Amino acid sequence: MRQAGGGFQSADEHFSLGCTVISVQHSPMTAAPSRKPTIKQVAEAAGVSIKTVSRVLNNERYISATLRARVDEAMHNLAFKPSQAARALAGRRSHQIALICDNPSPYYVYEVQAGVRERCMESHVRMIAQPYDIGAGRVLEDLRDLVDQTNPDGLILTPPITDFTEVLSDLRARRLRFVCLSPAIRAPDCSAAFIDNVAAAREMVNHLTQFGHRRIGFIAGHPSYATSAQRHAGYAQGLAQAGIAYDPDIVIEGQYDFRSGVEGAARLLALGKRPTAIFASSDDIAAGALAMLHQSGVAVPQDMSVTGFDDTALAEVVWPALTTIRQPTRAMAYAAADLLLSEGVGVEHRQIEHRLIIRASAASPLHPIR
Amino acid sequence: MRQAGGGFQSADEHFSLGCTVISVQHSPMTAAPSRKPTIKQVAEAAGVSIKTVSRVLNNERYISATLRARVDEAMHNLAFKPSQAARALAGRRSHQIALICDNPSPYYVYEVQAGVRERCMESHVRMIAQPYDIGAGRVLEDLRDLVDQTNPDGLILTPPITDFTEVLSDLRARRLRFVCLSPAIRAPDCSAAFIDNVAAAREMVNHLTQFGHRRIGFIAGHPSYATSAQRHAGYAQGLAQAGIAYDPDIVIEGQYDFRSGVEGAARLLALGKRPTAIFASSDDIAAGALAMLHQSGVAVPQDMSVTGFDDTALAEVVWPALTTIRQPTRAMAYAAADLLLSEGVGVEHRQIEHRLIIRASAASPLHPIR
DNA sequence: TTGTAGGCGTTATCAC
DNA sequence: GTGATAACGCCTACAA
Repeated sequence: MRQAGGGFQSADEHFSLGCTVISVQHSPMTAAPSRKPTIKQVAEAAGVSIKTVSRVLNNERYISATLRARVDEAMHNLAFKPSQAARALAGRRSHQIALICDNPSPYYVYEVQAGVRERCMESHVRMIAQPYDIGAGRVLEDLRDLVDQTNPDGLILTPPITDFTEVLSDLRARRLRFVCLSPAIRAPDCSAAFIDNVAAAREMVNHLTQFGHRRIGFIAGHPSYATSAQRHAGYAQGLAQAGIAYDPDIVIEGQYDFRSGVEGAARLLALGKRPTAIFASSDDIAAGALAMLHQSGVAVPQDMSVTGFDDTALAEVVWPALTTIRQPTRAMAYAAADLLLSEGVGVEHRQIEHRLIIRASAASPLHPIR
Repeated sequence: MRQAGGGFQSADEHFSLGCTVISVQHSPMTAAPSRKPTIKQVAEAAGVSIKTVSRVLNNERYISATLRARVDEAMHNLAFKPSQAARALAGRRSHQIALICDNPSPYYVYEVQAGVRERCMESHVRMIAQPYDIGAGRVLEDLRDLVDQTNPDGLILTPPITDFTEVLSDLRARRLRFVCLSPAIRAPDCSAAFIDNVAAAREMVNHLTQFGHRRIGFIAGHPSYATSAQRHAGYAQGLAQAGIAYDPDIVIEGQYDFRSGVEGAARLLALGKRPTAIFASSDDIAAGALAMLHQSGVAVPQDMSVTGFDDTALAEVVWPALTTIRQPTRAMAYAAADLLLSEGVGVEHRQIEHRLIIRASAASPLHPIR
């Protein structure tokens, strides 16, 4: 067993007051196999063949109601649970899907996981969540291992993996179903759930300019995320529509995390000619920017307005002062899962209506300029 | 396919400006089986028996170095990946462990998942993350399904599931290995990783009283979490040691989330006789409290000090003004995973040294009172 | 509508 | 040290 807490002990700038331990107890298991009921036993209990039980398990047609009832009862009585391993080995399906997730925002990951898992539960499919640190590299390798070893029935990809062409073509070569969440490009042969980020960002800037803002700072997400570039483009379009020149000095490259907001806002505040509003390209960033403004004694929104995308309902909950575009990640996760799980083949380019809303709480609306 | 975005369209207090759609494309898969290499093929390629390949795969003893090398090479050439399903079905192990996680803080969930996953990768074990909404009920049922269907080699539990006695005894009855992260009670027959929360909280209060604080507000976590009660107890002890009376008016019951911090701080501010410091029982709470203070124009730490537990390194990153107890969830996750994955049997009550640190950044130390 | 035989890819058991 | 052979629990294909 290795030392825990590596990297946590160097605290140069801190002073240590307390000292205690993580203590772990270990109770060895006295091995003893526990037998679980099998299909065979269910079949015997119900007085039918194994295949018949398999039929009701898989909800196949051509079974008399009486037999089905008998089998159901037997399954219930024995508390029978089919073995995933055996089903996966023998059958064509594994009843598992994989969720491949890399994102600097825990809130985002959480929302996606929760949404996908919910749908999976309903479909009696198991979700294998695979949180990634893209930084560690070898995504392709890991993904191949995952696929080869667990044989998922399908995958859901989130940015930026949605845009790794080698990954996509690899998946396609293996004839695997997969759905992309907010991909950069809409490949015609790739299922996806997404919104028009460019338009959304443009609308937000329009909203700001209508309130008189003409100097609007922008804090972008990480360049490897397509949505960041899209929101950036929308920002530029919005400015253009209002006849405002694009000023690179007030456009800051961030990373879709809280810290980016803090640092971005600090840089904007340090400028000689401060913007009157900050448009953050995610709610984490917006939250960070707000924190920095507060710390610097800048009143929001009187001195400076902050707006952003509310990807994870974070802003909605905790930052009432924030005017946001509600881009519900949860709903996107539902859509992606439904798409993957739906058996309807040939559902080409279905559209799910969804209102993208710019909101400002009545308690603290945008502050008009001048 | 169902409507996405349910619940996102009612926005009474908001005004809608933009409107767009989530659009989904669907590309049906032209089914085609892809054959992956099996042990048999590896055996033929290496000119050995199937069993021999299995031996090197499982790292068994009693193999000549030459054969092992031959097999390794063959496996590499064929890019062989063993089938999880087959291994699980035939063998005694499934090479999977389950992480059962319910927590209101996405940051916490993320830390635990990342930590456990890291260790699992190293041990070539797959982590099945099972995020839970405790609210949904039927935990026991779900857990049983999970165990019966996936046959994990072990489980890691996080609060509050660590304290559901029915779950624990069920797991024990099934002869399953499991490790508890921060359990309420140290059952002697249960592996666990934890710290002394009472002592830590006491230290923090001592720290505050040494700076002259005598009226210290406390915002607790959700009552179903044992750590909350422990930190609460430590708070009380710390007061007692300084000869300060415990005042229930400034102790607020929260839920271990950001919102609790916001609301808790608001209530403390509304008091006629405000506390000079707030001790939050988690970093999410502390962050929320800080946000509220900032919004209310209260200067931190000049007007009011805020301290808390830094469970997730959230405070460390984003709230430099915060004095915290560093209780690294990541390290605890490592410890739990190591414990579960270690094959050493009979490692009774091993202790991992770990310094629990109270820190205050030099930039903004606690503000002395008077 | 129901049942029978065979096999999925690996590990366990027991000989050699 | 190494190799045959029988499981593991379920699904597919085909026959009845």
